[in-house]
Amino acid sequence: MSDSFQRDLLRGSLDLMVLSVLADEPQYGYSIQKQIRDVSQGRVDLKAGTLYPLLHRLESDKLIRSKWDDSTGRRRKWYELTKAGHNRLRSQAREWHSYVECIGQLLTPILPKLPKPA
Amino acid sequence: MSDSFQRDLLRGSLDLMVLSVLADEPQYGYSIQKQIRDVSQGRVDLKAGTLYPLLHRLESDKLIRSKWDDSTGRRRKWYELTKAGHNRLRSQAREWHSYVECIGQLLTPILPKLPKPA
DNA sequence: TCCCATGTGTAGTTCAGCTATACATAGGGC
DNA sequence: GCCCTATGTATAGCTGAACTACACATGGGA
Repeated sequence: MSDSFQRDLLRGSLDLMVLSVLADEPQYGYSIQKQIRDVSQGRVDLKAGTLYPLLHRLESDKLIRSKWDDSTGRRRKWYELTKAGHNRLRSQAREWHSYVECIGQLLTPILPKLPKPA
Repeated sequence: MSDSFQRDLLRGSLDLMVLSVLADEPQYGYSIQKQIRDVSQGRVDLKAGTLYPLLHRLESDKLIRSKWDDSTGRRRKWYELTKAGHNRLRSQAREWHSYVECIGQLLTPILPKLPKPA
């Protein structure tokens, strides 16, 4: 997940990925990074310089809210979805599916010519 | 297809869309724009200021080649895929499907909660 | 002691899609 | 004749998000 094609793919869907990871329970930055890496089998490995500014942006947009936890040696900033964040997640998920279908329409004639992926 | 979410989605997949439109036969800029608009039911409406620089970039990367047609009153620049362009189309289509599956994994727990789209 | 994983953060670069603008032709309505 | 729209290509400059590179700190294993 390091070439420019996939970097640009991220650009459109990274907000959606992070919001979906936060859908069920609060998480902190590092755990979000790990979960996305695990779910994607290592194909999506967010850099810290990508993730933290993103979280700050989502928070300033009031889609997530944060709370520091200093109870352990490791300071962690926990994030959870706001009401607006849940709404955004739903709408972006719908748009994502709509868009994927769009591209699918264009690729359908190409597909039969594609050799089976390993 | 005008908000910032979809603008960023485009960024990752626009090359793929244009290459796929050119897969079967040569086309010129305006016809590419129309075909993408039609296939997407108007959801993806490329601006001229997006399409033409993109075509120039694809050509400078030698993924497509062009030929002017001045035989009619309307000057048209026809584009067709090069060998490298066909290869790029195949590889990007594979990456696209892989990436879509990735996001799908993350969204799967969300899906049952999504109200049916109209 | 050293190194790595953990944990958060910022400064500056890159680059693609955007807006705005420019130019030109064909054809229909007034 | 004139205007407006669709057609057709093109460039200059703006914006914004993911990137690289760096900074700082703790915990635990070798």
